[in-house]
Amino acid sequence: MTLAKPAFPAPDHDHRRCTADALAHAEAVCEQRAQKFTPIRRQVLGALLSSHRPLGAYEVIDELAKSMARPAPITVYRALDFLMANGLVHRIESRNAYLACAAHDHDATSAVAFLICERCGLVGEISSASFAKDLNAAARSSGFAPKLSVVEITGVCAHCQKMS
Amino acid sequence: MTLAKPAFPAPDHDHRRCTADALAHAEAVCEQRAQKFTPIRRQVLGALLSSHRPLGAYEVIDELAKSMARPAPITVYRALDFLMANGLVHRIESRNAYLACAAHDHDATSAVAFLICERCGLVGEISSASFAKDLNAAARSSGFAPKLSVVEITGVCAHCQKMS
DNA sequence: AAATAATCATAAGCTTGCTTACTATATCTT
DNA sequence: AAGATATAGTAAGCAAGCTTATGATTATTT
Ligand SMILES: [Zn+2]
Ligand SMILES: [Zn+2]
Ligand SMILES: [Zn+2]
Ligand SMILES: [Zn+2]
Repeated sequence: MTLAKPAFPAPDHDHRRCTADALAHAEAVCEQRAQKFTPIRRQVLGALLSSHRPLGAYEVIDELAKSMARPAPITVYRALDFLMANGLVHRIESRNAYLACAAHDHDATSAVAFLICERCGLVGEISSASFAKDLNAAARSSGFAPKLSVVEITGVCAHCQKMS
Repeated sequence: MTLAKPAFPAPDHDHRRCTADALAHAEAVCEQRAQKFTPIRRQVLGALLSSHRPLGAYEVIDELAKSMARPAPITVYRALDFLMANGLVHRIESRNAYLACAAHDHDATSAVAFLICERCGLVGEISSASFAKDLNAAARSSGFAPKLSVVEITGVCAHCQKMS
């Protein structure tokens, strides 16, 4: 197993379906784990799913405010924490922002790398076991015991390259 | 070329020398590029060099305040920008913090990975061309043109492992 | 010497990210 | 029905990160 998915959101993909799938997946995960997929949690995930761009917490609040009473920061942070704990949302460290997981199948052994397009802002995920191994090997070669890896690659996506 | 340097700061290394070397290197780089290594810039770099821990901008200010009139944020940010632009300081994205570069020799083709010890807070750099290749290859396989890679690995350093 | 450019200081302020504390619901258990 | 647990709302606040604006120094160029 090297690459899992299309990796980068194509500009013309069926995003309705993409969103629906993600919500269905979230529901399934929560049910399986006997966790509650409450309205707020659903709405926060929904807000993140509205694009493949990472949103800051306050952007999430703004997004939600469009369709409900403006939620307080704490409300959103609680939902984000829940969603992250259940692997439904990733935090993009280099942006202090949050991204709905689009891969749905991170196995424990493979690290996730994010591809961040500096033109359009879209973010793709590549989940590769092979480079996770390399990365960990490199770390261990200096006696370091790696736990969590943050890999965020900025560049230009295929679509934006054509546009230039 | 696989690994360049000791990678992780040994607990008993000659840190005086370590600091002096870094300052000398900074001076050389600036001279070579016809850039001015002004007092503030030197002091900010000095503050970062006081440990192998990344410091937030306000921690830098606190550090400087010990030996001079407390600088304003803007002053420190300007210096940090300069130092980063010249490759003398790295930004640790997952911490919103800044780290004096300890490697002095990043060639353009190799990505830098940071090893962040969650016990002692020290940060090491490994600059490996081999995994940079892998990383870039993985990114390119989905049509993505990578530019800047952020690789930050949290874990436990060799020294802290012995301590447990 | 005058003009230009780079650097720095002063002052103020804004935004974001996140927390603490307390209360109110809802959900589940007994 | 009563109690325990999980979740969410309300209110307030704090700290960090970073910026804008403006004027003063200092260096470089002409
Ligand atoms: Zn989509
Ligand atoms: Zn793009
Ligand atoms: Zn040292
Ligand atoms: Zn350590």
